[in-house]
Amino acid sequence: MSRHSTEETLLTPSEVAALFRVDPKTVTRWAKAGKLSAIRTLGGHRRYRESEVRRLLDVPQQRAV
Amino acid sequence: MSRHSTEETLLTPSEVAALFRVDPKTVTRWAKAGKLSAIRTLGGHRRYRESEVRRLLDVPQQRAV
DNA sequence: AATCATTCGGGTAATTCGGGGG
DNA sequence: GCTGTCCGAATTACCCGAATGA
Repeated sequence: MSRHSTEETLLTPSEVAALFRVDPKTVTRWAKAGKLSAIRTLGGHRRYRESEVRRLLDVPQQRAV
Repeated sequence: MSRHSTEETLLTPSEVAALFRVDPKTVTRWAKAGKLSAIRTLGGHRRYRESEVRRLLDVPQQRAV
């Protein structure tokens, strides 16, 4: 359908943190480390793709070489 | 096509807000801050250019420098 | 004309950012 | 190496009543 990655449902840092049961700051570190892609608001806040988060949640132990 | 030189799809504040996963009020602040150009209805409501919004969304990682 | 959702405005909480240190 | 916490500053979210849009 859409080639745009922007047509994606986005999650806030706290929402992702709640799903993983970690601190929102930890999610930020994942984004900085490139383990999780982030879209920025015009104010610099991060938003995360729900599909990507769910995929990571579903895969028990995925190791990024 | 169109008889207009620049046929542009306009988005409402809530539509833009949904794409960025922010509050519509936040989009208004972006417009006030000049981060996003806005077209005004005759009643004063803002409309945003879809192409501009998509361009901003597709920016992978914008750094706050 | 009248309804209903949205978008004005402003003002005030809550969240997030970044860096740094445990 | 990874995570949780402290700090100040910036950004965003929710509150209201009134006006606009459809």
